[in-house]
Amino acid sequence: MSISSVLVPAAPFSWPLTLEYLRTSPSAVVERITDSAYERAVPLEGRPVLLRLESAGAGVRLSLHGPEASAAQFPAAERLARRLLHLDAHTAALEGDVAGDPVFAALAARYRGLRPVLIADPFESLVWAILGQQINVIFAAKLKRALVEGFGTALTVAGHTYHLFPEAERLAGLTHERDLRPLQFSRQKSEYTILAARAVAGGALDLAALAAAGEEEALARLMALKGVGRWTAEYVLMRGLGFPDVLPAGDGGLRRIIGRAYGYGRLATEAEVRAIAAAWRPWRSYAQLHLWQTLSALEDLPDPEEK
DNA sequence: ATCCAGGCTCCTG
DNA sequence: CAGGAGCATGGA
Repeated sequence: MSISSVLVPAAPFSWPLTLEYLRTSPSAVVERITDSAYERAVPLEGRPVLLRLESAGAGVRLSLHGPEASAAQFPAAERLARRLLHLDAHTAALEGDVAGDPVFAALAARYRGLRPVLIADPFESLVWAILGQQINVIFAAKLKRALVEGFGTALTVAGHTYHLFPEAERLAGLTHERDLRPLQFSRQKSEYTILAARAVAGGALDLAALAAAGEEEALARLMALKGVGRWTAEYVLMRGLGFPDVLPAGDGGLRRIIGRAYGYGRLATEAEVRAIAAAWRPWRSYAQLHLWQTLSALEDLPDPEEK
């Protein structure tokens, strides 16, 4: 069964830049990015279904596939797709708002129409942020893949297998020694992952409610979890919950990019990042994505003394 | 071997 | 309250 519709955002919006971001994003493990489409399996109205997004004129075509796909899932699918791609954001003012900062202004022009792309499941964003703490993101992606293949259910459509990210209830029952250590998790990452899963599964942490809360309250509730500091909480707000104006200022990669782009000749401090980011309001999440997008390009440049 | 990677907790002064 | 040691892992 297959149904579709076209979602049209207000300009500027760029589907090619969206795909380019996803293609290079280490977090995109359960997503399948083809030459023209974004695909991933998600549960909608209690049933697993394959969500496909692809270009359609100035907008995005949304379609659902799989043996259990039904019209009853479509309203939820549209809401999800709009949230995932920030399609309801009015970004026409972005370039004018950040014109005072030459670095972001240049990136905004170069990546016109790029919007933050969310991780579809807020719980997945929390686990991903924990996995990404203080380790090489390539290895973090390897851990995520092992988690998904080990504990997520799967959906097969047209001969291709799509894994769903594991439910919190599933991860809440895991142990380090039996389940996660064999997947190369450190004791620390196992503990933080399992505690987060228990908090979500047990209702102590209501991620859906956080999306409607204020920034400070959402950050505080996340940071109440052991293993979730400010970086992790800010990451979840930005990538999992879709807050448009939050960024993890303590992020090592961001500090490095800013240190270089703003001529410090060293890593910028977290305080320096926050001060510079003030000029990016109310688009700090957008700025963060733009800057991370340049990170792989910077890897190829000579690396002057910085530390 | 040595250092680093999209941090966090806990303990000092 | 700011600052830093210690922490676990795998990969380059």
